[in-house]
Amino acid sequence: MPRYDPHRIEPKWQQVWDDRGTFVTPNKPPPGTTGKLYVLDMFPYPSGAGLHVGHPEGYTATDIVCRYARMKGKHVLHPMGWDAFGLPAEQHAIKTGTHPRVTTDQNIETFKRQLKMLGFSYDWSREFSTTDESYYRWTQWIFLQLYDTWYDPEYEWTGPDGQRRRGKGRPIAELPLPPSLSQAGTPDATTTVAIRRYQDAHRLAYQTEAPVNWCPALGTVLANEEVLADGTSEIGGHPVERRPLRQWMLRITAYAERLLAELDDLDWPESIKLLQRNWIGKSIGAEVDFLVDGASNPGDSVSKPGDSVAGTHPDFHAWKAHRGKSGFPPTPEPNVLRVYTTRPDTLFGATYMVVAPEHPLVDRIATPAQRAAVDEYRRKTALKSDLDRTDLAREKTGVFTGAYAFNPVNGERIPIWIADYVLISYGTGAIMAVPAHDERDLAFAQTFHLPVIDVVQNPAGDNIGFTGEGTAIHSGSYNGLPTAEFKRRITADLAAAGLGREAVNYRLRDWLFSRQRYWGEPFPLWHELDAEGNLTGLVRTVPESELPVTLPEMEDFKPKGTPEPPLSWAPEEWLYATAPDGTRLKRETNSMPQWAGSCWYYLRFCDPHNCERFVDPAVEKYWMPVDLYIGGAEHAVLHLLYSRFWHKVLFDRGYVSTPEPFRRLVNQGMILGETEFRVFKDASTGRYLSPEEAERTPEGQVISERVAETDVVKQGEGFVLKADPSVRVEARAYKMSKSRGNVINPDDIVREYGADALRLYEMFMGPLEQVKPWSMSGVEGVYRFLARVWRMFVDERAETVTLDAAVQDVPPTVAQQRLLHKTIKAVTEDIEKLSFNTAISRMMEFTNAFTGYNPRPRACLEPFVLLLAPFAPHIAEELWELLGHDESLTYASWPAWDEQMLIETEIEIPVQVNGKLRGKVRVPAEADAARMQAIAEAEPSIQAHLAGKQVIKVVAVPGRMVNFVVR
RNA sequence: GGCCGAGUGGCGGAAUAGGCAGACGCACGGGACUUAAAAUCCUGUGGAGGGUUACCUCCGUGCGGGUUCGAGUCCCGCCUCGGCCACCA
Repeated sequence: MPRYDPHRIEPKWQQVWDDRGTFVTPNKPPPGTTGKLYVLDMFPYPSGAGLHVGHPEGYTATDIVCRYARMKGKHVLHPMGWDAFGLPAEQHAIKTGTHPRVTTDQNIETFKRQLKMLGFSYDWSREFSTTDESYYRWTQWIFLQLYDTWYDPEYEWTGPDGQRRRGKGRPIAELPLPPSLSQAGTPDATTTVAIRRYQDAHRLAYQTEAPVNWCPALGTVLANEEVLADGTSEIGGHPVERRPLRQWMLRITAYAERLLAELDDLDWPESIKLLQRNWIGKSIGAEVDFLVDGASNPGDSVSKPGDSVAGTHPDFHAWKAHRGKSGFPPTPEPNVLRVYTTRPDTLFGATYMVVAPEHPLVDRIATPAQRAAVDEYRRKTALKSDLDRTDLAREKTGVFTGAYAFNPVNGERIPIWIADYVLISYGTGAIMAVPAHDERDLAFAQTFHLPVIDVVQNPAGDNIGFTGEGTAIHSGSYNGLPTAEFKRRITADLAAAGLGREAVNYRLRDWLFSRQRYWGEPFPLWHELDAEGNLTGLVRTVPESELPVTLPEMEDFKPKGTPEPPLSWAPEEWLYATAPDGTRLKRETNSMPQWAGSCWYYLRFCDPHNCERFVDPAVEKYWMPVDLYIGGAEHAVLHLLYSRFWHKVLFDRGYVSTPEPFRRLVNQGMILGETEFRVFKDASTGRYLSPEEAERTPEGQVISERVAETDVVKQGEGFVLKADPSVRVEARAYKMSKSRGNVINPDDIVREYGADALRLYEMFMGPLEQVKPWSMSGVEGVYRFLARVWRMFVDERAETVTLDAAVQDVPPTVAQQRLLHKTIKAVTEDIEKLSFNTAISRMMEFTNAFTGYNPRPRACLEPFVLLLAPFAPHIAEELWELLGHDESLTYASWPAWDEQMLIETEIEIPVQVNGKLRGKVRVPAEADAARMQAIAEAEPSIQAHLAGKQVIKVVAVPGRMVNFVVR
């Protein structure tokens, strides 16, 4: 009895594809192909848990596109690999004592087996892991390129894509030196060091001693992107504190403008572009300088608080006059406080100033009377973790420094405070506070009873607390100007007076690129040591010929609770060396973050076995950019921003041919667990609770019980028990999680229904990009469909697998032809739109119709098998073979549809009276408006509705509908 | 709090470009086959009301308005849910 048996068919074809190398892709386009298509999945981190059902969602989508494209004659690159460095493997290793390399290899094996089981058409000959020495050798090499590059924002050039650009990453050797360093002849030793330090300060990869996000539980520092808003780590949710440490940073901020501007032309979801735009956070405003009163001589202000000095103070006048001549300096004088504002139009409303507690000016300006309070506040802030800072429920805190500054527009003398709501890392680390038109300033002013002056007229409502645009008031000669105009005018006026200038700021910070981990790429760097064995701050790169710097074999890589990286207790011979010039060297013992490997893997897939280069230029030019990239939205600002940054540096340095790596991006939606129906009871009384009551009742007091879907019935907005309609039932789908016990394992699905059914179901669930709950009976539904397809071809009563007698070489009927061509057209267009759920429903309709025919013309069934192939490749290959083909259908031609076949001679159209459907009539397809109206009027049921009424208008859209407007 | 997205049967979801709301699948009901079950096949299924049978009427795409001959689709104002970011001056 040859029933549909995926467990016989699927391994058979997977073996065939493997043996014949069906999906091995040469870098040269084979004859007959029409252009390349690079389709990429976000390669997985091979965790110990194995594949979950979220992986095959995106992977099936790309696989369908690839299989379709091959049949359309495209030369398709579809690779897979492993993003295998990272914390989980290392933590597992620490727990179990197994080397991370061992667990990583095991996990990769599991993942690979699972992916192969699903029949994806990857070119496995291109497989690699980011942990392979032959791969991370080039990750290190790219780091060296970053290290060798500085960003010249003024440089104008034409890229390999022919576009004129401004701003370029250039070799550090081309960095112009300041006059003091660019002396003629061979520089002396001191100058050489000075030059090196000058260059180091401009490189895209640089060291800094800065407060970083230190996570004691994970034993590492984290990038800003890896710390959640509540101050805990993205991985594990551990507390994170601020701590100064020497770290490697990547100057991604240099590329902020290009990362922002070049988003525009990408075929990415607008939501993801917006996320990146917000993350980069460009704002345009002005820098404005405020002279500090008496700052040159703290505690001895030339004027006293409360003095009426507006516009008359001698120091202020002298300074202003000086600025009028000398202009706005790149860095302000020591007694000047520079602020950044996006609302220079509110300058007249500035009633106080706030500097970040870490601001260097604080020491100069704090008065003796306020000194103790200021120091105490600074000490407390420094100790505060981000968690504490945000957990304070936004209660504003701060301390008066005792100092005052003059508002440059009106000479008004205003107090300077310190407060932690001003961040040292943004803008100038200081603000002018305009409480009337800024929420945060208002909250602060109210807490500390500072004056509030409104300077913007709200066109609709109160001025105080109004942060929108309006008309200027209380602003001297600027009164009456609309906000936008005011901004332009005052920015220009300040610039002319040497008191301010237009300024752009970005929320984006430089990327903290070092981690205190064992299981990551070592930096290809040596530190120079001085005679005492201390770091000098100068580094040397490992020569390209000596790459890779491999991880040393170590037994113990457990963090010691200090920021000392595990590599710092690596074997001596790994750790130390002496340079040919006699300098003692110590390795950089930090390692790279997990993002490093995923920043460029798509380039390596083009040319994975190249030992000479990270990618061959001609091969890169052929395959890049990635035409379609599918993965989860969780990488919207991390991986996708970092890769774009690296790619642009490589582009600037001439190593890649495109400015952007990923032309089209699609995010798959998360798959939730099955919808759960629950009733709640009070633990002590046993009384039923409504879902809302259960929500309010404390944890241990509620018993929740799952009930079957069939025991539940809809009532009003919600659900109730069938047996007892007074009991309300909660219906909800949750994220899959081990603790909830609702995880679906792909292995189980394949074991029961086969890979084709799993693939088909995941595509049939709904739109790719949407969040959707799993449904076990939905899987059975598509399995039944596949079995129906099977029986459309195969005689199940025969002894062996043979074609059903109904499958015959007979000419199809007109109706059969039409359905076939409609199906071809719909499926083709749906694949192009990635609308796989509707493509599948079209194939179901075809099957429903054709199983009812006898005979079933082979001329219709053969193309159908090809349509099905991208979705359910195993059963399609099996049926293709059964139909007498020796070759795999992988490279068979995709069926074409004939528009002539779709034309109907007669169509049914709706007839409306006053917009309400009152009947349907059949009309010739080519009937014009008048003819359609005539046929509709002749229809008895329509006549009944028109009887006794006056027709005042008739709308007839040919091929669509007729509507009578009557009175 | 800000931004983005989404609300359509019991459920997942369809519906070019404003033109027959609910394709396809699930679940459920009825029937056939069977000793029986499974499997399969046929068939019904948005709600309410009416009718003698193949039928008719009204209501219906989160809520309230608007534009239009005609609105799930466009506009205005709300509500709810989901996601992301949250002191960025």
